[in-house]
Amino acid sequence: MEVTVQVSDPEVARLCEARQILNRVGDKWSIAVIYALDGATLRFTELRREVHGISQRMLTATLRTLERDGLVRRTVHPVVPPRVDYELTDLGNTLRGTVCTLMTWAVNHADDIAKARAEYDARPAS
Amino acid sequence: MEVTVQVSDPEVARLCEARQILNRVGDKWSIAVIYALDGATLRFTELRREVHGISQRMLTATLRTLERDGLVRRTVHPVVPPRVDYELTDLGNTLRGTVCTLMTWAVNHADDIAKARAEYDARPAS
DNA sequence: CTGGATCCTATAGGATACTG
DNA sequence: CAGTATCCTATAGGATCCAG
Repeated sequence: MEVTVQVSDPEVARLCEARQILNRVGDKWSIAVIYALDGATLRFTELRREVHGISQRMLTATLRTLERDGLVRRTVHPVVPPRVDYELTDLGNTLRGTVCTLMTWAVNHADDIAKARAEYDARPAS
Repeated sequence: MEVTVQVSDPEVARLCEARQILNRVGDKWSIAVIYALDGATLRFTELRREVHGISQRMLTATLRTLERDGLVRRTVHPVVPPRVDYELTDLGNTLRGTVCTLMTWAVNHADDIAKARAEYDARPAS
């Protein structure tokens, strides 16, 4: 979408801009791809194996966007068959820690969330 | 959607589950709402003012999901006019730090990303 | 192997109007 | 005030086929 919102308060504008960025980075696959590239250089197919369930189309799209945003570096080796490597850029690396923290948080609290959902769903419809 | 994927490898299964959770938490508005509730108890309308651009419908939906996931506590005061307070639960608080880090990261690197995009778009179409 | 191009569907999410 | 209900559109994203 990439909608630009005009707001008078510059602080608010910054937060809105930040939200847009996070919406991008936090889309369905980006986090998983960044997580997979944590400290590793991977080829397209390797990434596809690593990020289970991603379609070819979305892996391509996600990588393109991450590359455009300067988070991932794409290196094409002029060989046959083609070989393309993906790795995090310096900017991408500034996200590594947080993304890993996020993943760990999700893994560690999956049960809590599942439990909370079960309780919520079991509550009598007010 | 809430698709359950069957995978043999339990480690992979955990990561897939984590991804689903992050997809939820990382949806268009959740991060912003959690960020707004960072250390604060807010009413519906206050939240709406705080999270600029969110529609009433999406604020309600986001809050419901966060409540169901056990991240946000909703307290209804039986008064007229109605008063409903929202705050982070203990579980929600375990996300505060990371969410704030994320927001800060986005604010701090918005320029880098904008620059990267401009460069990418200026590149000759390979 | 690494994609691009197409097609198609489900869904997210905005706008608006109504209610206890 | 704090929602719910309805309607509608854009878009995300999967499946599939093709290509250098």
